[in-house]
Amino acid sequence: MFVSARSDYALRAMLAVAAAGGGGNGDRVGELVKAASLAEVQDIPLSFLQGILLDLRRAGLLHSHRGADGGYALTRPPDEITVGDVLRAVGGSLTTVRGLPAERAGYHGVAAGLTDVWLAVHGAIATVVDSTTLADLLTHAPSAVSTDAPLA
Amino acid sequence: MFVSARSDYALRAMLAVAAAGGGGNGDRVGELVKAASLAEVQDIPLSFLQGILLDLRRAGLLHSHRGADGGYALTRPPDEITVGDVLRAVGGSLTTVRGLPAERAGYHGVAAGLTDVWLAVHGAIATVVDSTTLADLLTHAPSAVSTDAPLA
DNA sequence: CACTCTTCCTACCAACTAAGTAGGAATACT
DNA sequence: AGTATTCCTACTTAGTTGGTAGGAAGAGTG
Repeated sequence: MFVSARSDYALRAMLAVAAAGGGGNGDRVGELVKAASLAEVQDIPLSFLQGILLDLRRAGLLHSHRGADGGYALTRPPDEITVGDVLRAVGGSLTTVRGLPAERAGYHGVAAGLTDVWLAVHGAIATVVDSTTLADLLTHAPSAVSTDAPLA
Repeated sequence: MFVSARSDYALRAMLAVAAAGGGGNGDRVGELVKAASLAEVQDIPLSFLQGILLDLRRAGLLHSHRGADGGYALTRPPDEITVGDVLRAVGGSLTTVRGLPAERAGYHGVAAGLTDVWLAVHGAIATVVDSTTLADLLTHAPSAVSTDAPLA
């Protein structure tokens, strides 16, 4: 899996919003957090971060408010936002083969079986990222999934 | 997971070698297969493929022979070569975060928990690709792993 | 209204990587 | 000697990533 700086920053920003703003508990949005403060606390270039926050807002994960006392807040409580939600908001599909979604890689001949491998990988990734919420990460107990599989 | 054209071509080439050459059964290498024939049967640009075959040889997955009647053969039987072996031979680490291996992404503050997520994802990917061999793919029975997980 | 603050949005730049090409040197067989 | 094939390096081209700049639009305050 290739995690781009953009995806990484997006997750860190979302976590920082959740932590600083208290999160949107119930149907209220939490405290508004400014982009500048997110950039500082997580060491992300401000102008780059602004573009990322825009993506997150357009994906419906963040609520924003302009002007003095403006800022960002979560649209849902942290335990209803998964890592997968954030990744897909900024990065598109989780799995790509030669730039295309896994399911239409278009193999022929002896390579036909590869499609199933990519789908299995995709499923494995999705299981992890879709079962981990921002709340899980904030409470430092993200290990609902095992981490003791063989490494490369 | 991002599967580059290079990784994809490498897998298809290995499968074609295994299928055409019969594979290195026991300690013998199989029939030698020419790069040009691999390029044709799997529709891969020849000169690009040559660089990939070189990587595979240097990784110890292929045996090569020059001159007339030269070509490539597997160094091990197809059921002892996994998809993960091939991917790592041409693509380096399976999981990277901002260009670095997952285990040293270097988070601080509220983002600390992310490392565990990446390690879990890495483990999940590794489980799939390391348990699928070339032989599995050739017999069209690669489904030792489930493919019914949610998609993106 | 004037002013300030902050998000919003577009365009742009530099560096890197991926994908593919070209051409020749080394090696092996006939 | 000649031919076929791998081997290896350098190059080109195009796209992406990471990051910057500069303002326009909105929201509050005196």
